[in-house]
Amino acid sequence: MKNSLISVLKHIGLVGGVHDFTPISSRMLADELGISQQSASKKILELLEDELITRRLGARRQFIKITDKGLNFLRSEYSDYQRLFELADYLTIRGVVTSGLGEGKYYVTQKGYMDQFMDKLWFKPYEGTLNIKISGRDLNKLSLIKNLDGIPIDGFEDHGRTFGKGKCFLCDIQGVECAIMDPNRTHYEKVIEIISKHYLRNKLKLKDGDVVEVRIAL
Amino acid sequence: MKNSLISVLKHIGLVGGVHDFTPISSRMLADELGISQQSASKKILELLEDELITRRLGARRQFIKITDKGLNFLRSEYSDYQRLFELADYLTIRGVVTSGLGEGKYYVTQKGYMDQFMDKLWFKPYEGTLNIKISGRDLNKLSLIKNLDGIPIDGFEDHGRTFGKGKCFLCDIQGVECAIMDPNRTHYEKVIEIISKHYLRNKLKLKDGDVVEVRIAL
DNA sequence: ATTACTAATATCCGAGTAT
DNA sequence: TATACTCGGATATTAGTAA
Repeated sequence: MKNSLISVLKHIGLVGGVHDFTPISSRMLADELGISQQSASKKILELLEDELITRRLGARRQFIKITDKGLNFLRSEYSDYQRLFELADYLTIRGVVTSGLGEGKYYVTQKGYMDQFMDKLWFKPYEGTLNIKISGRDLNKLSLIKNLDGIPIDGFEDHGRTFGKGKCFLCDIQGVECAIMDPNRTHYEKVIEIISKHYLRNKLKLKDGDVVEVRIAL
Repeated sequence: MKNSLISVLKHIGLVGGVHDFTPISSRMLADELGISQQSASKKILELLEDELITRRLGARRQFIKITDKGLNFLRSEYSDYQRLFELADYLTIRGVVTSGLGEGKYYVTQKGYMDQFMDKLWFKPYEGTLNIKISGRDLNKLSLIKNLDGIPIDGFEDHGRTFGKGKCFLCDIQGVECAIMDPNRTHYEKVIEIISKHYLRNKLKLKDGDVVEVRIAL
């Protein structure tokens, strides 16, 4: 299907051709698209040829209607854009649920962090983290996260022990609100740690090896 | 903006260019779009020229990212499709509020009709109709309505007077539920009569001459 | 491997015009 | 008025290469 025909078909749809035979003269179409009457006429013939529109040709004017084939074509274009903006507005990382070493739990439960979570994320995390191991293509998205700003979590000292700074991203797993806690320590980590006010393994019935999608709002 | 560039830009978005610099070679792009490597290279240069993408050119490969301008462009395309499918799934008729002759009120308040409205539309109409005059391109949509089935309203007799059958369409005006009452009498009428449980002129602060959109679910 | 130039070719567009 | 044909100039695409 020729590229220039897509926009003509879209235009016909926008002026009413999705429903019913709509009066569309080649002159009108030409003016609206900024092309010549001759070219508009040609485009209409091409669309007819491809069976993307049908037409009732009267003495004075023609009536055009988009066919099911044409509408399907437009729907597939539409779904491309839906996918694209799902990509643009959210970042979805797929990974596998794994068991950590309890390290996450140790950090998350530190008062110095906990207070910041409540303050900045507006929820009190369950005292543990869900570890998700990322692999393959999604590793690129992980490195993308490393470069995004997110919600900064400050480092602090407690009883002479130093706790490093990090950052968080609000996200959801299967619609359940949560956040990625990304410590600044390493850039080569292939595991992300999720905190949530829920115990996610119970709430979402997750066990090691399950594949989950983490969707981050940008 | 050239037509063929739109689909190239969309494609770049779909393979990751919405977020970040993504490796896209002219060869890869060419194969995916079914054009020659040379043309793909040219398209990339044109997109750069129009500032719809930016690029980091490495020794072995280039990384491409869609600019804000490019993203805005794609968003406007997206909104065209949203409008189009809003049109496909709903029928929106625009018209001007006018004063009737009180005829609508006379009919609507007949018990023979009133009972059917409550039974079939699930609301008890306010005792009057809102008249909306249709003109221009929207007249075609009106004739479309004449051909749709809708919710049938039976005719009846009362005190020797005959009341004709008609049909209704559930719709909304600015989100307020209402229905179009279409009497079967004439096909050349340019006014539609709206019934609603509310007195719409008050509820929506309408006066004669105001333009309103009536949205019918198909 | 890349990207992208030049030159040849294919396609598109619109003025003039027929119907 | 319409739609739509022909045909020459404009534009787009690609093959052959260079860098």
